Amino acid sequence: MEKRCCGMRGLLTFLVLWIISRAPASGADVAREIEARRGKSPSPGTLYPVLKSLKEQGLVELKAGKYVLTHDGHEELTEARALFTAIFYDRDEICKGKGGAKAGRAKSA
Amino acid sequence: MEKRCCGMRGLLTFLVLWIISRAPASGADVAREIEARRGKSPSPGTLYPVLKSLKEQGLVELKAGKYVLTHDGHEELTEARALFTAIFYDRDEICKGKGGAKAGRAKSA
DNA sequence: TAACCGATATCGCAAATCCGATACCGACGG
DNA sequence: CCGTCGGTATCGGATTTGCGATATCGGTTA
Repeated sequence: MEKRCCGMRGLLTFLVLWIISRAPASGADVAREIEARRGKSPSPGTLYPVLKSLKEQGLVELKAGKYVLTHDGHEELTEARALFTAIFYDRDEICKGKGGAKAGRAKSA
Repeated sequence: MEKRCCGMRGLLTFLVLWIISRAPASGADVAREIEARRGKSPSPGTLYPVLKSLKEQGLVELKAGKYVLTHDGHEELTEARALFTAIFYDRDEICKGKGGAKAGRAKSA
């Protein structure tokens, strides 16, 4: 039962939005991308509800069998990235990179 | 209401571990750090159970009223960082939007 | 001593997150 | 025509996550 202390749970939606923003992708494409990054593919029962939710929120759109970000989707992603950056402004240390980066102040909407 | 699509949920434990690794901190210290990063402080009912769980897993230890990482804690953090990095290997793009994706300013959503 | 205050800690509850199983559909081969 | 296969999608349930309210404890002040 390995109670993983930091399973990175709750980032799936963010990750999906991020992946789609990089290139139009079908559900299966997204699944493959996630598997490549995280090591294992999410269940259909996990991925598709996320996609559906995103679509219902008007954040993504289905075009020619591929999901693409809408205007609102880009905005949402921008805000999410701001929060992400605010929380991990010292991400350089987290990733063992060299220091020196400074984070801008993030405002909350 | 406002079903935040990417609330960064599930990162609290990781964040707590990360904060403690940077400097010994009391529960209140951790709460203040999180508030500074995320904008709002977690409830006591959220933070202390996390601290307790971490302690029970032998990841952190209470020393002179301050929590500090144990050996296992450092190891766990190292693994978590590895996963974090693997998932967001293109974090530079996430944080800076390199490639000219400097979409307009944030709007009041 | 009593009242107060911040920090610490626990309890039950609501919501989110994720997964396994299952079903549907179009394309393909036997 | 029928079985198979990959992609899409839904349902129900189990686990995790976070919060509000509450209780305790040590130190300070009146």
